[in-house]
Amino acid sequence: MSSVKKILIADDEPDILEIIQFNLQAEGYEVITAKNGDDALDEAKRHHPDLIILDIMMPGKNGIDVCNILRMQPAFKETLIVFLSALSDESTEIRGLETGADDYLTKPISPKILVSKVNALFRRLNKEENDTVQIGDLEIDREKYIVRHKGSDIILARKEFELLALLASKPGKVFLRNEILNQVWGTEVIVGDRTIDVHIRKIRQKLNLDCITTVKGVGYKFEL
Amino acid sequence: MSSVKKILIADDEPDILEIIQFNLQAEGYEVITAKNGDDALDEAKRHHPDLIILDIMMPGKNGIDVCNILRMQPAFKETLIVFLSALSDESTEIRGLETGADDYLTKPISPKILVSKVNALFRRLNKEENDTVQIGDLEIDREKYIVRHKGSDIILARKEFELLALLASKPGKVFLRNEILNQVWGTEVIVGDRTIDVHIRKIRQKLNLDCITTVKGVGYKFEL
DNA sequence: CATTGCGTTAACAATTTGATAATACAGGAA
DNA sequence: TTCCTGTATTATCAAATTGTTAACGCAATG
Repeated sequence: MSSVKKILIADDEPDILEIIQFNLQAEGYEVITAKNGDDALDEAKRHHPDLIILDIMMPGKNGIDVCNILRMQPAFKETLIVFLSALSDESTEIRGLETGADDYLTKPISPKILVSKVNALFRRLNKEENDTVQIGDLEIDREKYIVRHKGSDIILARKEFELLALLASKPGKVFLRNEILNQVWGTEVIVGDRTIDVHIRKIRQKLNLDCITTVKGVGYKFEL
Repeated sequence: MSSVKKILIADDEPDILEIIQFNLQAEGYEVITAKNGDDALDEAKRHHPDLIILDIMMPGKNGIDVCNILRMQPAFKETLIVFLSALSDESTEIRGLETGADDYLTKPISPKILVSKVNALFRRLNKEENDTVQIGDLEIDREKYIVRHKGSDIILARKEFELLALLASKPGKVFLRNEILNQVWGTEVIVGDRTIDVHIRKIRQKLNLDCITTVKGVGYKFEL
C-alpha cells in the first residue's frame, strides 16, 4: 500500500543513533541519521522524511530549535516529529510538545518501546487516509459507503452494504444467520426468516458477481 | 471552529479521575468519567468521545480489554485511545500500543504534561483542517467565510457555510447525521430532525451545483 | 423602531428502504 | 421417485427517511 516510511534520527551520540537505526530498520523503515541540529535540517530538506526523531541536547541548534524551524516551513507542517531526550523535567517536556511535536520520549528508552511508539504514530497517520477493504477487484469503502468493482461504483442500500461489509470483513468465514442478525440488525429487532435471503439476493444481483456462497443449514460466506 | 472535544477517562481511583478531570476541563475539554471497564464501554457508546484515556488495571474489564472491544467496532476505529497505567513494564506497554492505542503514559504523571500530550494528539488530528479548500472550481475560504465558484462569490449563512465546509473537508466521506450535528451544532443544542435537510437544501440551491449526495439512512457526502 | 435575514420548526409530499408472504426451486433422505 | 427441508425469487405493502415549502421567533443592523 503506502511506500516504505522514511525516518530521520538526529542525535549527537553515535551509539544511540546506531541502536535506534538498527531497530527501526529491522522493522522495515528506511532510516537517515544526523549528528546535530544543522545536519538534521539539511537531511530533512533532502529526504523529506515521514518522521523525525530529535534529541533535545545537541551541539549547535538543539532539537527544539530544529522543530521550530521545521514547523515554520509549509513542507514540514505535517511531518511527524518526536523528541527523544535525557531531559525529563516537566517544563522542557511541555515546551517540546507545545513546539508542535507529536510526542516526547525520555532516555533511556527500550528500543522495542520506541519501535512500538513509532508504529503507533504511523498507524494513526494512515488511519486518516482511508478505511477501505480490498478483496480482489472488489473494493469496499466504509467511509465513502461505496462498493467498487473493477472501477465502477455500485450503490447498495444501508442494510445491503452492512451485510456485505460484514461478510467481506472475514473472507471465507461462514457467518451463521444468527451472527448476521446480531451484527447487522442488532439484538433488539426481530425479523422474519426470509429477510436475510432477500438482502443476500439483492446484493448478488447488484454486484453481479459470484462471491457470496450459501452454506446450507449454516449460513453464508464471502469468497471471491 | 470545531466544537469542544469530549474526553472519556476511565480509572478506578477517584482521586486520579478528579485530578485529570479538573485539569482537562480547565483546558476547555468536556470530560466524562467512568470508574471501571464496563462503565467506560457504556459511556463511550453514549457520548462518542474524541479521546479515551484508559487505566490498565481496573476491576472487571481491564483497559486493554476495553481497547480491544472498542477497536473492533467501526464507530471507534478512529477514536484516540491512550493508556494511563502504573504498570511500566516493557511488555505491557508494547502490548498496549499494539492493541491499537495512540499512546501509553505511565503514572505518576504531571497533570500539565498529560494536558500537553492530549493537546498534541488533538493538534495532530486537526492538522488536516486547512484554512482554504480547493475542490475543482469550488473554493472554500474558512477565514473569510467565502465560497467562490468559478470566480463568482456565493454568500452562505453561517450554519450553511459550516455545514458545507465540514462536508467538503473530506470529499467523498459520508458524514452521519450525528456527526454533522456534533460538529456543526455541538453536543449541547438539540435541534429537530429536519434542520439538517433544510440547510442542505439551501446550500444546494445557492451553489446550484450537484455536489452534495444523500446516502439514505446514513448521511450526506460532498462530491464534485 | 422598523427592517432584514438567519435558524428553526411544522406540515406535508416524495422517495427509498426493509420486511413479509407467497411461490418456485434445489438437494438430500427415505 | 417422492417427500421434506431449507433456500431463491418475486411482488407487494408498510415503515422509515428525506425533500420541499412556508411560517415564526429572534438577533443584528441601520
